[in-house]
Amino acid sequence: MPAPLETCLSDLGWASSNSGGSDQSGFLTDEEDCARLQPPVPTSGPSAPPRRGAPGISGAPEVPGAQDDEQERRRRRGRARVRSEALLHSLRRSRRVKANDRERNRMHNLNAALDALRSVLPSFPDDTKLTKIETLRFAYNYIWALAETLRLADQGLPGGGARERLLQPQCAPCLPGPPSPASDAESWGSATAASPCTAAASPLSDPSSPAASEDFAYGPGDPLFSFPGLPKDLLHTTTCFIPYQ
DNA sequence: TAGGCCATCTGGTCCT
DNA sequence: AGGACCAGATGGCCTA
Repeated sequence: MPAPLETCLSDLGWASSNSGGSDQSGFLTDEEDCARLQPPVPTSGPSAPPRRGAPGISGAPEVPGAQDDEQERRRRRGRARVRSEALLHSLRRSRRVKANDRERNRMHNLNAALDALRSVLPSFPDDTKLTKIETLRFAYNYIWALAETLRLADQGLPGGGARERLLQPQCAPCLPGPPSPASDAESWGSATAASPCTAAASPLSDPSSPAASEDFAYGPGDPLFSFPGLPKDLLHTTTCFIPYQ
């Protein structure tokens, strides 16, 4: 059972001078850290030979005055306080380092998940990597488009043939397509028309489409709009990954 | 050089 | 009580 640091220090004879706010209480218990608080071999601590007032070599009886005793006690308390404060600081530091390490690891896991998500999204040129926000937005829209494709396919193809068609990489030749000036709406349209594949129903035509949301960078007013949330310089790569007509 | 993106640190809060 | 999660701050790197 972990012992509170104050108890630890108290057991060691070191009263924590850090009366501390509640913000510090979270750092004050840890068995392992408490174990680190074994008192250092005192060089001038309670068991150390007294610097002053030691029995005289002459053997004369030493009777220290009350003032000397009080001063010595004050000095010892001061040294203990400095030591306990340093230990508290060290303890908080070590726990902060542990927390930083966990946080770093957590973020690495999050990034690994994002990489996994990127890997299942339609491919892009090798030297292109979607940013985090682009990955999330594109995945959102990609899922919407796939669901929409299934819905339309099921409407138009009794028997659920859409699923089989979706599973066939019939659109692979156009992924990714050659770079084209994304700023040219006409060339954009012609490129799409020339594609062996055609996109699913435009997200624009469906009020439930993510395209309808202003949260996405490329809205209905954008002539280049294809897949909302996708960077404009990557639009050409997503002209036709929806294998449904 | 400004702006975007990212990794990391940090302290607060919530959850188990 | 300790870990997970979160958001703000900060600094580095890169690009237009």
